[in-house]
Amino acid sequence: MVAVTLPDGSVKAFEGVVTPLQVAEAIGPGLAKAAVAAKVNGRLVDLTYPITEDANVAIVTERDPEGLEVIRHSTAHLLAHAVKELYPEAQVTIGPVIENGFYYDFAFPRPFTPEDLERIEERMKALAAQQIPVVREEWDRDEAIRFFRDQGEYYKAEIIASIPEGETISLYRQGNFIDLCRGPHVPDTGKLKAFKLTKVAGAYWRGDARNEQLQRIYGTAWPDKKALNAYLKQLEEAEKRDHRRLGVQLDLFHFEDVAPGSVFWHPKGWRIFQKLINYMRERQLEAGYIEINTPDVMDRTLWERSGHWQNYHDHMFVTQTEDERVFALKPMNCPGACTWYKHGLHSYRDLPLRVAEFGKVHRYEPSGALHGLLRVRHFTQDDAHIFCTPEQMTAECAKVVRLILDIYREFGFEQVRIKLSTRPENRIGSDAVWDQLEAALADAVTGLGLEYELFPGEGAFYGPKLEFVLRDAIGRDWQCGTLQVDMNLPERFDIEYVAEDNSRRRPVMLHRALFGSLERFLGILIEHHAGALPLWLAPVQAVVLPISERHAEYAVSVQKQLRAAGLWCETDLRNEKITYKIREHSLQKVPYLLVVGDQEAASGQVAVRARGGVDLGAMPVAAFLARAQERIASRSTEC
RNA sequence: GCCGUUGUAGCUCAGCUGGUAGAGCAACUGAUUCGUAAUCAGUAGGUCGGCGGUUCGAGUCCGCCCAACGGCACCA
Repeated sequence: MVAVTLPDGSVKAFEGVVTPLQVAEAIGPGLAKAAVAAKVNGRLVDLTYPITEDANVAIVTERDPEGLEVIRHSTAHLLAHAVKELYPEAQVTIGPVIENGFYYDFAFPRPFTPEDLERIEERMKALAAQQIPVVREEWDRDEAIRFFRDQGEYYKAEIIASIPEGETISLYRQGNFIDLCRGPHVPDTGKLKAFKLTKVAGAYWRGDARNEQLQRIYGTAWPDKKALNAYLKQLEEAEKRDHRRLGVQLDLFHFEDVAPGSVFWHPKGWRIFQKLINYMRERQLEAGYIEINTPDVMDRTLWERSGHWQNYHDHMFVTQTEDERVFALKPMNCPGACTWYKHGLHSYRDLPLRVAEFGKVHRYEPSGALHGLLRVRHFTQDDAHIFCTPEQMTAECAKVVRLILDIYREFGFEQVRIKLSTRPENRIGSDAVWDQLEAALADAVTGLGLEYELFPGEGAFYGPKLEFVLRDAIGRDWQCGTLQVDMNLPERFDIEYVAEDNSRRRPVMLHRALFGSLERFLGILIEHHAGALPLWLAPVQAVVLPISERHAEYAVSVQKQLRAAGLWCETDLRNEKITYKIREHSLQKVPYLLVVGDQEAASGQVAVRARGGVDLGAMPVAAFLARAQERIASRSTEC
């Protein structure tokens, strides 16, 4: 007798050994059909897992998040199965589940083409239709290694060899395909009903660029066709808000072959850019910062002193002048800030010294890394360096974190991932100091009731860091803000302050950026709002549209009034129908369209059409202005 | 940097197996003077990403380079 306790607390008794599938069947045929795996005493197992004694059992269906993972994992196996049938010389490696799908890496003498992908997908569908049972087998470790070696599957053999002694080696067999896997898997391939291969890419074996490159095939998988289509639709929608596409459509910026990774800002894009700077400048002044500006091009000796010449040379733009001096374009602002600090004498009374700089930095990023505004070679940081005493550090960190999150909130980013990167293997400074610095950063986050993700060993050699991560339209994460503690530069530049007892002491130096890169932040903003920026950020806030030529004069007078009041307003005096103008400026996502005809001209009014086709009716110019100004002042997202 | 894909007019794209480039939108000109998402007609516009090669002949085939796109690696 085996007593099975179900999630609702009810107990079912079975004669002898029972499987989760039998349990599901005992509950109902619908559940048995939807089942893909099960949880026995909290452990995820196959539906064929033998339950030999009393246990808590939960059936996992395709609707459960864990069930979906099983489906995706099994689909990865199906992919490998199809590839091995079509291209027996391909070697299998690994095939994990990722967000929205899976991938599988193969060693194959040539790259897979898009045509190969179609063939593979067809074969996968055929294999799924055959409803091939997926069976778990437990193997002896050495036997498994020998088995895969004999099959010419050297990568697989290597993976098994790296599994610690004593762990069970489980293989899954479906038809003539057999693969190492922890499982669990769906009971048969017929459960895999909605999948699509999406892309091929090169990927390095074990993620190391020094290793050989494998062929990675990506796919997505869902419980049913409907969910798959919904996902594909969502991808399409995300593409529409891609900032690179909107940047061109809204005439904000563009790129040129002559300057890969560097932005040509158009007037409208540049206005937004300036608004961001103005905003940040205001917030920083409020928060007790001062602002400096240091040179873009500085002598090699400075970079040798900072260590960049030795450690960052590959990423630096270097230039030589007629007099044979070697200069470098700054990749970071900190050496400039240190040089500024060192220029005068600083008292402990002056600390903390919060020194901001909107620094343009140049970094020679690898060509394959470039990505619109989100990864460029030439960008502007809202950088600042805080020089303080060790005692002040914790409080300063907390202030920075609070400021960052407050500002993100004001831009509509409520959910921000925070990463804490701690001491790497190669580092300077004692463990005691690292303890203190890491604690200061961690406390700054937890003190605000927030959580962080820990990335052990990912910190810089000179200190730990916090990173603030926002997500783009198609789910890619981008680091924006950062807060780093630096034990290196104060030393290298030998900077100091005069303490109370007249001794010279070394200040702590914090690096921080809130937007991070203005280019990147603006790119994310564009995607976040799908190009329809809130009124206060919109590069064109209103356009006056005269119905016909005889209203042009009045339209211009309205524009002048609004401009004088600080609103960026334009007129469209072209000889076009009003519907045409409305369409065009709607597509440009202008917050307010002000239609003026005989009635408005006669009464000193404007007929206001707010973004999204909302008709606010006719109102006096002053009333419209008051409305707009109120929304600008409150940084409202509504028009 | 590595793997793959792509590169034709300002934009979006067509151009079969090699025979000397085409559409829509935009622009310009003219007509229309219009009340909330595209008025009509006409005109002009391209060294087909760059360089080299094969060929009687290359947008089309081959090689190298550049850039973009999707990944990987990178992002002290």
